[in-house]
Order: sequence, then structure tokens, then C-alpha cells
Amino acid sequence: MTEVLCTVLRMATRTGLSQEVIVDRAIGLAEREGLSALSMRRLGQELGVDGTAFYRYFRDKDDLVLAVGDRVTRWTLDRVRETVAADAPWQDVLRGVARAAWAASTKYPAVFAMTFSRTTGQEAERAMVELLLGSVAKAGLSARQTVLTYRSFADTTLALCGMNASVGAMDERVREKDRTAWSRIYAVLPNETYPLTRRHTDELVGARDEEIFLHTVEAIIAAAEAAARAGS
Amino acid sequence: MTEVLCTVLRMATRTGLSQEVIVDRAIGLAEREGLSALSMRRLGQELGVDGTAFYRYFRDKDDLVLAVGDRVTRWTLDRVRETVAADAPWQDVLRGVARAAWAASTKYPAVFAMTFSRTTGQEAERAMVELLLGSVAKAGLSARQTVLTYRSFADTTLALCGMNASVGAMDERVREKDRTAWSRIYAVLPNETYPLTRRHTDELVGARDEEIFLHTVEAIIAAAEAAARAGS
DNA sequence: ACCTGAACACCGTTCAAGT
DNA sequence: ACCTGAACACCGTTCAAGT
Repeated sequence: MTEVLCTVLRMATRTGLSQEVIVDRAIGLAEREGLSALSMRRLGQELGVDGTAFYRYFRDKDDLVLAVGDRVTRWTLDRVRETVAADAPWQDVLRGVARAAWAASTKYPAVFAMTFSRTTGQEAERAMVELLLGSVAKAGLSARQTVLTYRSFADTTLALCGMNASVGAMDERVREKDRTAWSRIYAVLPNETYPLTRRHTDELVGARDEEIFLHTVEAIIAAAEAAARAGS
Repeated sequence: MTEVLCTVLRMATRTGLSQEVIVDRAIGLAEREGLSALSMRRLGQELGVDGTAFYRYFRDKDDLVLAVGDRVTRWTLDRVRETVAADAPWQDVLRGVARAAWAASTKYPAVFAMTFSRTTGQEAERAMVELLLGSVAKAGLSARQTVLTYRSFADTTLALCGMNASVGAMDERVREKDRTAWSRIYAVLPNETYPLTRRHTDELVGARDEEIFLHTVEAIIAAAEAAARAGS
């Protein structure tokens, strides 16, 4: 009630500033101009106010980063709801979350890279935990095995999508340097010193990151299925 | 030959500066005082020279970051050589690399966090690729499946150890905020809205990150073994 | 009640000047 | 041949002053 009133009052101020509006613009700025463009002064410009006005809505930059991260987790959840049926098998829920998280890390690389290693307990994160635990619980494992599988899936998804995002968020020069490393360096190593690398050159250069990620998710699902069979 | 001469000449200069020495001190500084302490001015202080002297030995800060990262990969390789027999089964080589990488990300969190998402083709990285490809090749998979397994293992190891390092490299205040999120927020959620989370509270609070990582590595190894069985 | 703008203590990097 | 130090264009954050 008080919260609603506050929001209304804020919308009525001269600048129209609010946490909502700041998060929106921060995401837009970071994804459009790169991670390093997300500074208080640039964000102020973006919002048409002085850079320090920000401190009336967030404690510090880290506070903003967490809010921005939860917005992207919300986006991921919405996408799962669009693409996975409510009564789908638990394996398909995990696959759907994996695909949605990969999409998020590709669409919002700067934000994803900034937040993937944080556990914040914010709203969308809590909903994601509940969704995943509810799905994995259907596999019929012990509580300990259920949590192990959930965390293995969640950590691997966050970490691999986070790595994808980190690459996407690097500035063009560095990204090119890294992206071409396989064809530029590994493909021309001397065969005497690096025989195995040379024998697999074509496959190394051709490997797609998302395929590798989804292969790993399948391995985690298969391990849980095997544990369930062994347990029953 | 010219390289050796250059190094000798460098050691003879007044300040004793060299790439070697700078990398050493940079690692020491970053791990002792935190990621944000690794600035050119602080590094200059550490070395007893002006901060800008650095630019005679590295093109820019990114160049230093890559050198520092390769030093930690070298440390990881040395540890694998100490703990895994040369004729060990391929599965045990992967397990040894996983344990060594986790140790590296715990011992050098700042450096690991800075570099885990980079593919640079530097010396130690090349040796690591050759070691892992040679090991996975023993499983008897097709070239495509071999590379898929190698990349799944390598990416997952880098990403999960990288996430561990990112947490370890955060400053104390932020790390505490994140580390306690499970017990501080998730353990006290309302049972009506988050029943699955509450049912697994003890297991969620008690889960150990390294155990989750090693469980994931076992899932990847098991998937490769299953593919080998299916193929032969 | 909310925003501004000066100020503080920092960044990475360049380049003319020194030894 | 190598290093210094001023300079440039930036950071996040605080706080007294304004409207």
C-alpha cells in the first residue's frame, strides 16, 4: 500500500525517476554500448538527470546490478512459461530452462556476465529455484540427490551461460582475438609437439558452444535418471 | 637466442624489470589485496617504479592479464603431473585436471576470475588442450564425439571453477551477502509459496560447491563411457 | 522532497622530457 | 635504452547547497 503510494508520488516528480525506469535504462545502456558504458555519469545522461540523482533510488552500484540481474532472470522464467507445457516431464522443464538461459545470455550478455555468479535471493531467482526443485523432485531421488542434481544443473547452466555472456560482453577487439584463437593458433601448431590437437583441428574449429552446453545438460539429466533407477 | 640475450640485458637494468617479475608481482598484488587493487599505479608501487614503466613490457593491461592467466594454467598442469600417474586411465586424468583446476580457482581466485572465459592459445593452455584431447581420445569415440566430450569437460571445468573463483574474488562485504543467501533468505521463505524450497532447506544450505562440481564431471565421464559402449 | 554540482580519491593510457 | 611525470578523459561516491 505504502509502496504503491510511493511509486505514484515518484511518477509525479519532475524527472519521473523510479527504480523501474532506472533498471530499464541501465539494461538498455549496458547492452547497447557495452559493460564499461554503465557508469553513473552515463546513466545520468541517459535519464536526463545528474549522475548522482541515482543515489536516491539505489544504495550503490551493486544494488542496481542485482536489480538488473533479477530482471533478466524474470525474462528467462517468462520464456520458459512460453515454451514448456505446465505438465511437461521434468527432463523437458530442465531442457527448457537451459535453452531459455542460453537465450538470455545471448540477448543480454552484459547483464548476464555481471550477475551470473551472484546468489541474491531476489524475487525471480526464488521462483526459478522453486520451479527447478519441483521439477527435479519428480525424478524420485532422495532429498540429498535431488538437491545435488538441482545444484549441478543450476550451477552448470549459470556458469556455462555466464561464460557465453562474458565472451559476448567483451569489446569487439578482445572478442575477435578470442573467437579466432582456434583457427588462428591451434590450427597451425606443429604436428610433432601437438599431434592430438592437429588430428582434431576441424572438429575443434567447428564445435558450437550451445551444442556443447546442451550436451552437458543431457549428461546431468542422464546421471539423475541412472541414480533414480539404481535407487528404486 | 635473442630472447635469452634480451632477458639478460633486462636483468642488468637499474630496476630489474622483466615480464617474469611483473607477472609475479601482479599475481601477488591481486590475490593479496583483491582484484580492484591490480591497477597500473599500485603495480608500479609494488615494483618500486612509476606506474607507466609497465608499458615497456606489455602492450596494455589485457596483455598482462593473459600472461598472468597462463601462469595459473601452468600451475594447474604442474599439479596434475604431481597427482596423476602418466599411465592412469583417461577418466582419472580428467578427474585430476578437475581437482587441480578447482584448487587453482581457490588458491588464485582473482586471477582465475579474470581469465577463465578467455581462449588465448598461450603455452600452458596449448599443453592443457593436448593433454586432455590425448586422454579423451583413449575412450575410443569418433573424432566428433571426442571433441564434444573434451569441450564439454573443459568448458564445464573452466566455467564452474570460474564461478567459484568469482565468488572468492569478490570483496568481503559482497561475498558475505551472497554466501549467506541460502540460510538468510531461502531458509525462511513462506511454506505456502515455496514448498519445495522449504522441504529441501537443510540440503540446500549444506550443499558443498566442490562436491557439486565433481558430480557434474562424473556425469560427463559417464556420458562419454555410455557413448563409447553404444558405438562399439 | 528531490536534484545539482563541486569535490575526493581513484582509473588506463599517451607522450614529451629527462637521465 | 629505459624511466618519469604531467596530462587527458574517465571512474564511484559524498555532501553541502540549491529549488
